Amino acid sequence: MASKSAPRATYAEIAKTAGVSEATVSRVLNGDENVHPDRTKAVNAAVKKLGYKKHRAASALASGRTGLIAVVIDDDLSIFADPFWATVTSGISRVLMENELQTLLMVTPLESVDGPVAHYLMGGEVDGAIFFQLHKDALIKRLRKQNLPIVITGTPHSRSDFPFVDTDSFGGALAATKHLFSRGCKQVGIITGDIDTTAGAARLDGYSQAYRESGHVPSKKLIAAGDWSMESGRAAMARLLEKGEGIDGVFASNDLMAVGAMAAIEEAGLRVPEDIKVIGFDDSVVAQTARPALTSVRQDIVALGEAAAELMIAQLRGEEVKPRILKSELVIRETA
Amino acid sequence: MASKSAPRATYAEIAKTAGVSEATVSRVLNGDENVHPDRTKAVNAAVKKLGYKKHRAASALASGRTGLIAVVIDDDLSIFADPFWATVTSGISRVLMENELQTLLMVTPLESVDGPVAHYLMGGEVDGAIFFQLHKDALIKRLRKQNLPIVITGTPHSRSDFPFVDTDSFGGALAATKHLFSRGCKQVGIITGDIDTTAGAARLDGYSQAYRESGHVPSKKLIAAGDWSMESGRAAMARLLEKGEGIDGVFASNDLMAVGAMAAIEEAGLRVPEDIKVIGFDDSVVAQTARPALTSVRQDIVALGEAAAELMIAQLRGEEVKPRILKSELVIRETA
DNA sequence: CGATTGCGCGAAACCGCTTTCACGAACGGG
DNA sequence: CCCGTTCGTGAAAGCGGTTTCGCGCAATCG
Repeated sequence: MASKSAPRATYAEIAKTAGVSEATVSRVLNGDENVHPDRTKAVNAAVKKLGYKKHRAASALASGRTGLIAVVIDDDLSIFADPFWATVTSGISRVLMENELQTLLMVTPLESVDGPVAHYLMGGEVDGAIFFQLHKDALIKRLRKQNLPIVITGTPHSRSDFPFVDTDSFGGALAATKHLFSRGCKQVGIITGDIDTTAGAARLDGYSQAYRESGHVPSKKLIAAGDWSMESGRAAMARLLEKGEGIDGVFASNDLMAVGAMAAIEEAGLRVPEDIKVIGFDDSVVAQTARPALTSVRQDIVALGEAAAELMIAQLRGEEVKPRILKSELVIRETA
Repeated sequence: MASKSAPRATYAEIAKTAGVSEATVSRVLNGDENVHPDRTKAVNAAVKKLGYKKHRAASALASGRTGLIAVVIDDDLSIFADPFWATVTSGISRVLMENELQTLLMVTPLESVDGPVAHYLMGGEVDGAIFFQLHKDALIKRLRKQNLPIVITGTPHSRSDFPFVDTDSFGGALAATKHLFSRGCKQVGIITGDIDTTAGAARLDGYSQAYRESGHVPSKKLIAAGDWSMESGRAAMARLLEKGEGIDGVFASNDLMAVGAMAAIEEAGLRVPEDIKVIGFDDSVVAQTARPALTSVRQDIVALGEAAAELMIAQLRGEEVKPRILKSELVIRETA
């Protein structure tokens, strides 16, 4: 079963060909400053000559550092099917690799604080963990207490100071709504996402803020709740139309609901964007494939992942870290 | 930096509380048959009592088995943004975890046989590797030679006998095309994917086969090449319409191109499905959000990932493995 | 009934790297 | 010029499992 390839080089050989002790080899390879330049050079030369690569397991055993960062997706398989998370993950992976770290992917229901995943994370099998889509933070708190470096992608609920990265939902919603006003809309509605999520709440806040700034008077009748799904968007839009407020613009809190809304508008015999303008959020494939093409708030998803990885690395270095909020940007297409 | 939690139990403690030697503990924990049942029971009891969890690094160092399987995505970040791959990955991850294996995600350009990733894989850092989206197989061959267990998701080009898993593209295309005939279409066109990929070729073959079986006469003018992108689908459809063969049905080799084709049809002043029926392939979100909703060939993507993981596990057990082809299924919606 | 075989088990070496410890040399201060 | 520091270095003790080796005992054979 074990591969019978060329036997890998070890410290012993490097030490011999460089004429130093193994201890010195270790120092050089771990960036210890207090080594004479000459020896450092000798070791580096030997390393190159022998094509040496450090043996992770051995290193991990001796040092307690595994070089692995877990990316934990708290859910059943369906969530990861959302291209959003996959894209974030790719950003994370890239940055980690550049820093000699590997990405350990765990797609699993997190269950309780005592689940297998929890034990795995607490068992020192990884150097840190990046969480997605976080509902309950009992586990996180526990891990934090164990000094396991943590980063959360998306804004956590509790006021606790977990390091997190997120897109500026508020600013994106604000810009989208303002754009609708600037296009001449008088009655702009919103289809919210799940309000229990911080993203859902922030997008609603941004919308409200735009109303305040514009001098228009918002009406409760212009707010309809969705749950991020296309179907909920369609239903919400139907309700908005029924209320007969003369709605002429709508900001949907994500693209899927926006597409649902467009379907409802068409079904009501109205046209997008002539009768009602629509803006979504995420700028996903769906926004690009929709007809007419959907104007949407774009987040730099890869950058989000990269930021998460960077926050992790900073923690591993022992630096203090602050949450990072990434700017979003309106991508104007045909629907508004 | 190191977490200051409860010190983990070791073989030494288990051996002591169970009244056996460490060697025996190891045997029990690794399923060695030749241990007296009484001792086995004693060890298992001690393990449970102490809440013991094996230390991966130590185990890896001693045994040479890391318990890690690499999932390698040979591309820049964009490919992984395709929900398809993410979904496959989640299936892989689940099955691996059930078998005490972890998923190491590597999103990276594979470059040459001498790139960093190659070295990593050949360096014994993982017990096996699962590849996606494989263009050049020089690296794979090399790894295979090193006895590294490999599984490929998608059909490899070369006739070499890599273990692989794939969806039945041929059968799916066949079913889709036949369905169009059964709906009364007389002139069915195809928009192919990149013909250099095995999937692209197989889908074209399935289409051709349907023509043969149906007794209809296929015309070269009914075949247009795309490259999997929405835009290429739109352009291909426009070309098909220009040729004026009276086309009344089209099978697009993936959903994105199907959506592009629908746009082209509309732009030409025709309607889907009344004038031209359309079928896609993948049954992605796009198929569900399209209006009218797209009829498409569905693959069980999670199952594909699971199959890949199972093939890997079989190899680790030293079993012989055969390629696995998963059935596809036509999901009928509004466009055909 | 002595010699052979086989089975279950423990002692100990080992996997490859990290880190502590102590030692000698170079250095600065008194 | 002597002594206490500082600095660079090597020897060696782990880190926590795995695996080889050989021993003692019981079953089997001639």
